[in-house]
Amino acid sequence: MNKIGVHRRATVHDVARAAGVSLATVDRVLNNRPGVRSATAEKVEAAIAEIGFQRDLSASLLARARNLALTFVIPDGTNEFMASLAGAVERRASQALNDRMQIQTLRVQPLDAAALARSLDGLHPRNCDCAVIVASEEASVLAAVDSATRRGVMVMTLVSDLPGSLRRQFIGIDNVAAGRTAASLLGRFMPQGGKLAVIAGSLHLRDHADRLNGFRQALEAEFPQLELIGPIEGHDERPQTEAIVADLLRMHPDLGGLYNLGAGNAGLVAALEKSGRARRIRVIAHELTEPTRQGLESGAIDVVLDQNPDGEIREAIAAARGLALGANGALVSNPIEIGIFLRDNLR
Amino acid sequence: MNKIGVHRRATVHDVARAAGVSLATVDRVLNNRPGVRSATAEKVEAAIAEIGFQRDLSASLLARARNLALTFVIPDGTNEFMASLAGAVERRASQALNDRMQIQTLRVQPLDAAALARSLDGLHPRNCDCAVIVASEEASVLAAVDSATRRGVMVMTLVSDLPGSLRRQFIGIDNVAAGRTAASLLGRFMPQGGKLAVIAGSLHLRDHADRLNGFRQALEAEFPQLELIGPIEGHDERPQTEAIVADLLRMHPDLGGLYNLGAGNAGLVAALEKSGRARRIRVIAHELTEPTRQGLESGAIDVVLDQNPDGEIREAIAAARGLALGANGALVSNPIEIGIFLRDNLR
DNA sequence: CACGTTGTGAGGTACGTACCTCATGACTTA
DNA sequence: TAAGTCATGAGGTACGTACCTCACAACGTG
Repeated sequence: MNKIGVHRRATVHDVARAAGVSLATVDRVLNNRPGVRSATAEKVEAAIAEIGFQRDLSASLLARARNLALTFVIPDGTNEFMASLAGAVERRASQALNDRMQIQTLRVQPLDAAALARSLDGLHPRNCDCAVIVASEEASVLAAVDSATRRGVMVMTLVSDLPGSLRRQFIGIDNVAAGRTAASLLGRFMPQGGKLAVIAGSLHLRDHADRLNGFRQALEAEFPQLELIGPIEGHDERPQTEAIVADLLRMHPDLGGLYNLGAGNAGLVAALEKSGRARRIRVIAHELTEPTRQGLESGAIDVVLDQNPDGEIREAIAAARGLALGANGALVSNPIEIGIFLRDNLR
Repeated sequence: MNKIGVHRRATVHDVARAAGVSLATVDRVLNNRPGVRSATAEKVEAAIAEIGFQRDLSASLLARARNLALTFVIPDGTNEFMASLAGAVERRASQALNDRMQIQTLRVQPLDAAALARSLDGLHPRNCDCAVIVASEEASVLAAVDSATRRGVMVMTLVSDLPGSLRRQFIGIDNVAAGRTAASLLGRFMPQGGKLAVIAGSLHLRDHADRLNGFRQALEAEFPQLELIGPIEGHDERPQTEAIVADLLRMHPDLGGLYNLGAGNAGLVAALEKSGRARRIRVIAHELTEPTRQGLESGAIDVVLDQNPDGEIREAIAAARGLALGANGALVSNPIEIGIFLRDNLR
């Protein structure tokens, strides 16, 4: 029987004593208020590092009579996955309040970089400590992220990343790996070779671009016998996706596989069923939502790759707490797993 | 752009005002100290319910100058899954300290009900608010759980449940569903029928018993052509499991499938490889650990059903916080998902 | 040398809850 | 009716941090 114990946490008083300064000075350093010589500040920093002081977030929030304010910015519209993300936020919001976290959701026009940038511009550090956005990779969004960061609103990206920006953290699956997995499965599904079409929502979305890259890489490396058609952009909408799939089926009577790495899956399933060729074409889609679930059950879709929205929201909230604790990055967060669903293991 | 906001939380002062009593009385009710007439207590309870007061856990712990003390009791020994559970606890422990949660781990002799009961008996409310145990279904454990609960140590079960006890919560997968999934897969793997053997660790473990029930149900309902051998208990040990599998292979030259619903998978793989019949028998095992991972990669194991240990520990800690908030049960906790791993989607 | 500026210390109050003491009034019981 | 018990109120201190005011000393500048 082996016991692993712990000890008392260091407080600001301990820091003051260790640094040989007063409590007020420690406070000034911690909350970067003016009036401290840089030599003194360094002494304090050293003491903090030495005794391993970490600010008590709850006491800090209590003293400020203030909650941590988190704003989720999530695309609006018909995209079912985004709706389930928003639902997951909603579900977590009340219990997060118990930990002094106040959560707000903004819904914005999907695939509208200007609208997303405007939402970010509207956030001020008084009302919002941290914004969590589903990013699209455009200059205006990048500028808005960096501007928000500079005025004191931390930004995290969710589902789709924005590398090169000042975003503090990305929460989501490894989309390159997801694309590779799709290729690996479709390749095995089509051992005799054939034509394979890819549909994306928008290649301005980093997650879609990453999936496409992973898909292409794995296909070229492992299944050179497959002929790739596309990618074609369906803008994550049902009607456009349906039209694209219908066109594909008409133009390629010998189409053997289909990978929709974006949304609009209701259209995908509808076009397949109308063509009468459902179940004769191997199909992989993303996100376990109502349309993909029905597709799995009817057999129109073979495999669904899923990122767990509840898990993502949970990690996003945990990461925001972690970020609030220290400006010093170095955040460990469990990566979100890629769920693989067939008809037989629907949850 | 749609906004979902929140409001100020109610405090003890609000409760006092609403109930028309003093702060002291509210405090007596909240912390069930003596000296309150039941009529008055009811007035306070009513006020709490009406204004939706919820005690501020952080402030409460701060005032007590005390952390929430959590004790995990996890089987020791060679079981790799239990080791990874303990590892997950270890990883969470430091970051949990930021939320005033102090986590301790006890390792006990596996499959030793008396040792588990003794560990529980050694926990006192001063040192431990909540114990999280991997239960085995025996009278002495049940008695120890109920006794701990009665003296003020909440108990939660992890991985393997103990229904009928005063345990406050179970954290784990739906093991009946896991067993059904195994049967559904094996049945599809053996369309021509044949012999199918089942190995368990111990049927005193509720999770093992549940898996067996689910497995049998699904098999009888969907695949009556399969002949079931066992279950045979391998006590989750490598040597015993290896011997059992070797015996099974010798006695049944026509064995078509194998389901190990317990641990000891290193023995399972070793026996299969030695027999030269690996890859000709469809095999399903539990928990993604080093031996099962190797089994998947070599092809000796076809499918691994997995419960995510990190996810389970995270949920256990979250549930403990939730329980500490209110004696009034009604706890929502996300169910742990059953992960399905083949060689192609190893993480 | 009087003056302002700057760095630092001392100490207080507040946040929401826990826990303590003391006072007071109502009611019981002999 | 005096003594005792019980229910309740009033008010304080503490937890760790934030944020405020005031005091004071060191320093330069004119």
